[in-house]
Amino acid sequence: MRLSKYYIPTLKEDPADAEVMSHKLLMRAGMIRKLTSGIYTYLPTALRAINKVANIVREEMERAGAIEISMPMVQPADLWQETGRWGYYGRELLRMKDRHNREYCLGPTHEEVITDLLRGEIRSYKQLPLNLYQIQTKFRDEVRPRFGLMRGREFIMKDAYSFDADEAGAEMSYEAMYQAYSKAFERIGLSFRAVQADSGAIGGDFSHEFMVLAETGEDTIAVCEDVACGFAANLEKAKVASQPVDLKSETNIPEFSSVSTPGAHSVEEVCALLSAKASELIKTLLFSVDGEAVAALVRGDRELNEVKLRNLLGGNSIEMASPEQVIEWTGAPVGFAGPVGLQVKHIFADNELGYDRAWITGANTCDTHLKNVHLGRDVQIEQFADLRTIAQDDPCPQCGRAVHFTKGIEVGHVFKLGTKYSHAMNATFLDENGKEKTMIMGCYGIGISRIVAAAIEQNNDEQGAVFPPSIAPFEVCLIALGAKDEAVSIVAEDVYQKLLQLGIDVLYDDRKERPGVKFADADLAGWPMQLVLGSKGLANGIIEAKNRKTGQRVDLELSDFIKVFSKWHQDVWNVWGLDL
RNA sequence: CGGGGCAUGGCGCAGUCUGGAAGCGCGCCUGCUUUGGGAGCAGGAUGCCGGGAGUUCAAAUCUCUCUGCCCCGACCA
Repeated sequence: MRLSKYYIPTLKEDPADAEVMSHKLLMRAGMIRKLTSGIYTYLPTALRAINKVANIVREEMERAGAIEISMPMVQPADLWQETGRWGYYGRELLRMKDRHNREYCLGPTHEEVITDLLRGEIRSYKQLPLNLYQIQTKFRDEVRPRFGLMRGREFIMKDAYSFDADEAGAEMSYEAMYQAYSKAFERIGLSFRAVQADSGAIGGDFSHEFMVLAETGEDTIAVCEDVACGFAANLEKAKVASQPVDLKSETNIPEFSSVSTPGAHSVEEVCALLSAKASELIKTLLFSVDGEAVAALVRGDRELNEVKLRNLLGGNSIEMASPEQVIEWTGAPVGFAGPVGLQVKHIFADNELGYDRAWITGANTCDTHLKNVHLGRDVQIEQFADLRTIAQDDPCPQCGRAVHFTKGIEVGHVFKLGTKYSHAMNATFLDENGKEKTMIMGCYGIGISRIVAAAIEQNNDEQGAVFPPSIAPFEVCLIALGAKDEAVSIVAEDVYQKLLQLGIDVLYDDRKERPGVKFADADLAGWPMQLVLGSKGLANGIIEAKNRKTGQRVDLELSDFIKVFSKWHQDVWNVWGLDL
């Protein structure tokens, strides 16, 4: 491609509304433009990167036995009503009506459509297993779109759905997708981790997220320091190593008594006032579950994990109690709730809270706390459970060594659905005994457009983006310098043709621009390889090659260009840990 | 959905408090010079100051209202 005839509208300044690096660079490198909140046009170079990502994913899907289809974006409401998600999915689902006043939505995901398709087609176990996928634009009406392509409302996703006759088959399908995802992200050249993820009400450990490691990631993941152990989990999922609650120990704890704690709403304030450690306090957190009060107790220095609490309650939606509800339920403003004498539907306590200690808790009276509270004697705990969020340096739930935190961007999610949708939509088949059975499903998503943003988020410097060669819009940028030296453009043209013959994606910067402009644009766009031809080099029979990632420059002999270029090409991919 | 902020040539911004000629930088067009890290000089084009209503002799500026966008907290590829 000749840049003089191409379209890459670069910007010198950061756009005012871009916050994260990938958004700024995608805008500045002339890859995307915003139409409206969370909705972007992919300009030529973004589209090329997206297509490269899609092709790698497509190859790995096909290799794993998945088959590509394309389903409609517009989906009828009645399918969603059948699974109950028309109501459950909420405002994120963009709804609309046609001229006959029939209701539709724009597809945020396709479980309903695919299940509807196959329940009409699959009659026999002989037709299973089946794994169908598509790569398509999805629409989710996010409450707050942000960060450019990282969290758009419209985005490109690969979604696959597997259908199996039995559990063993479903697990194999899941495993095949897990492997295919790992392979795809490796081939793209991303530094990533597969982590255990929350699987909500369905339960089990059959859900993994694929996280691109980047400081600006929105998710936090807990990773075991022992690489051999390999434990990695989303923070909301990570189990805390179970510590048996000592339910027997009855130490000589005196009767509990009130202490005045005027104005001390927070753990820190109470600690300061009573000269206590946060770990000697119990935080009593109140939640509203279908309008009823539920209390969850965690140690003062810990964070409650709402996902764990929700799962304990069977996956119902829970809401933090409003200040008004706290007053209604405890008789005191926020900051003074405690379990003693508390009248609520459930009182749950984190495993870490034992019977062997005297605790400080709120007194359900304004400006008052209790000390010497004994959980067995003074409070009826309905259930002890793993309720808190794992902390930095906690023991790994798998091996006991320490866990560390890192940030990640979720780019893929594999999920074993079981019969959630097939049961609701009656997708059945006859097994070898002629018995009717429900298909077992899995679903597997990859954020194609998000990967492009994540790749930039993970690879950039002061000059701009640094694309992995696997997905760079162009692998090589050929820069011809010396407008007054005609020999340069003749040789540059020859090099350009040779690169095309090698099948390289090459962008030839043949613009009548000053060198500085060309260098700056090339660095900004992040082409993995730059070839610079000027009068000086030409006089010495060489073309200068720059590896964008390492900044390393080498001279390539023009007399043997194809050979020396091919070797350097290989080297650049090797630096990324990629195979050509 | 709650809290905060912004809206002025293509982009980034000043001007708004205190009403009185619509400005700056970058980009764009023309010409000359320049050409190994975002050039210099000269000339030029480009604005419903987000929309509507109001106050006033007079509104980018004050009031009301609508819309759009961004940022901070609960969901997801």
